Amino acid sequence: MITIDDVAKLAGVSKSSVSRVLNGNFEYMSEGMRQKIEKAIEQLDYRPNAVAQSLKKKETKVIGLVVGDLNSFWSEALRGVQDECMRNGYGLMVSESAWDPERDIANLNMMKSKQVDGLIVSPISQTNKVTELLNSFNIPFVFCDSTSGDILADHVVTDTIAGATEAVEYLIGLGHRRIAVVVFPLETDVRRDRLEGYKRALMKHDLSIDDSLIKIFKAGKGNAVDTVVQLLKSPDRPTAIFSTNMHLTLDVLKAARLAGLNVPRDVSVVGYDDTEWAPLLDPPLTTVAVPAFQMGVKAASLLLQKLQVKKSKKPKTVQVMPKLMIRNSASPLSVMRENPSIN
Amino acid sequence: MITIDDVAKLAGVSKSSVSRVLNGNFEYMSEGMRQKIEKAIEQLDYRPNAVAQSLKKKETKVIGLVVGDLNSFWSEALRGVQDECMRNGYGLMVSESAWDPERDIANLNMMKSKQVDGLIVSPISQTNKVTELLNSFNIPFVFCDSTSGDILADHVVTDTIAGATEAVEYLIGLGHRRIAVVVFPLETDVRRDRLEGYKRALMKHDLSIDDSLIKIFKAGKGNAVDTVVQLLKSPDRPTAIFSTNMHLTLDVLKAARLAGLNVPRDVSVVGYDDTEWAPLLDPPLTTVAVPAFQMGVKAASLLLQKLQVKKSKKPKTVQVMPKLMIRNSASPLSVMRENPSIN
DNA sequence: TTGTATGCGTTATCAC
DNA sequence: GTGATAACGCATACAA
Repeated sequence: MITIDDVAKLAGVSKSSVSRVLNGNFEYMSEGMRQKIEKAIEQLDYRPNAVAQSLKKKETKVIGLVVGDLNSFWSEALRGVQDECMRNGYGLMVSESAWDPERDIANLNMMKSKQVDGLIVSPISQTNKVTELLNSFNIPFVFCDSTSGDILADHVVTDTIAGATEAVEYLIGLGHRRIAVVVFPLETDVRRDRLEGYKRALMKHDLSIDDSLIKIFKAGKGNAVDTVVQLLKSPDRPTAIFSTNMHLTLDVLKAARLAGLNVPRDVSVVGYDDTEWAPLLDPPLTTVAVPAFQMGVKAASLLLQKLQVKKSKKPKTVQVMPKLMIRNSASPLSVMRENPSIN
Repeated sequence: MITIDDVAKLAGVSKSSVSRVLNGNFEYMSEGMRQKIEKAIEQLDYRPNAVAQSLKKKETKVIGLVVGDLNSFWSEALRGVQDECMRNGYGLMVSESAWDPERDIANLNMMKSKQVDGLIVSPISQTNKVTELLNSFNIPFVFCDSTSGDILADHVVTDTIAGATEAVEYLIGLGHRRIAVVVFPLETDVRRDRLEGYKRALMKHDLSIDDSLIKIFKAGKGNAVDTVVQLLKSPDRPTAIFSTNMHLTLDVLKAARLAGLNVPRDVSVVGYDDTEWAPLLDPPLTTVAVPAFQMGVKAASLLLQKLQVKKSKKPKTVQVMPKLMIRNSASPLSVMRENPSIN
């Protein structure tokens, strides 16, 4: 390994001077010295040892990302985080806890030990044990996507209710009045919020909430298909369906086909969660996209901003809006055929 | 920040003793001392400063991952890498170069500067500039998925040709004789290999290669659809299609629908590249899955193994086999209807 | 069995 | 302007 001393020796100067050019302290330095040193650095292909720098400067220029699951959301958000980090000269350490709360804690501790300058966290346990630990670390952090316990911390989230509301209002705007919703069991905030958004949209437009149009499915293969087929074959069938999850949406599309209904001509469909395949499906799916990349960027930039001004003010919440991706799986009600062919 | 000195002071011992328990050197140590120290560590909630440890030990217990693009392959492979790292007490730094060769080099340099113990690299430029740089670093590295230049280095790749061959042989095994292949322009090894596998499978079974069944499409929206529809409407249409790319596969499925053909009853389809949606599509797609997670694990374990035995032997190639995921988008030829209804 | 002293590669505070 | 020199927090060779 080649060190700052080697450079100093080759250039015939002291290492303090070398350190100065390394850190861009050219204020009181002769041109000659600067050039000599830069040449030596070049010649030796010298790269400063960031570990030693970190030890001395008490900052690593690395931030940590601790997520419960590198799922499709995070694999995209990660790119945003990484992008923002690189743009600002920060490295990025990532760790996944695979839904194991123990590992979540362990990963957090590991990050602290590695002396990361800041942390982006998407905790899996909803207890505020994580928040406490994070606070004890005494390093800046932000939650992203998911939060933990009583969140008095900075966080970046989407407005799920608003997203769902917008989706359903879009359908209402197309003239639909009987709109069904399919959703997984209401075990998480996200699911509850998506249903809540559906209800709010209806209420906002003085439409009654018909429980027979709210279908809750357990996760599992295909059990949604049959139910949706039945729903679509009933005399007072919905003219549109808001599907709160991509898996369910695929079932809904399949059910429509089985019921002999064309999407969007006979029945409109709007889904939640965008994927790279949504636009490629047949029909291209209108969905509510969670801007994962953007959220990653926001989380990172919020964190880096905190690193600049060490004095933390009051918690800041960045609300990112989901975006309705209008493709053509939903169409105006008037286009609908009066008597759709039902097999 | 609380240091080893604080612990030593609280326990009333020297810091070397503390260091010993930190590193598990209990060989010559009294029970009492050990317990005293462990209590002090506990009390102070002391966490060793990994940066200082790294500087001293000349190892960071961190490996770096440098990829050109955190695409769907890598977002899955990343999990494998991360998993293996965590299991072995290593941290993971990731960086993406967004297909910019400059950034690729920059990221590599950054990793070197951060003193990572090893590197997993998926370079974007096919020149051996990357390899040279990597070698100059003098730290262990392995290529994964993609390689660079004259690869005399360890690498983990899939046997693309074998995967494609297996897919087509599967179709042949089902009785198909007229098998079409759709592929993007042959600009990359991967694409060429997938086509090559197709050809080899045919040759292996003494089937002639019919150029009219080899369709090369430029990337772009839907231009594949029309061509495939025509292909499927021709009198001597293929009874099966091997689609070498997921995007193309979606087009193929759509084309089949437009041609009034049922998959798999009227025409069989096998795709390349598995996604989490493939099994959910209608019909569930038979594909050749690249075991991304597994490749990540292999790459990491190969690297970590090299970190153990610093003496590197001759380059090692880990060939991971793609796996044919048999679902039901392909069916035996005998089941096919004699006169499929063609619109 | 435990403590002392040195140095890892760098930055920063002082002299000069 | 430039160069000694002392830290940063820790591990380890050596002394005790």
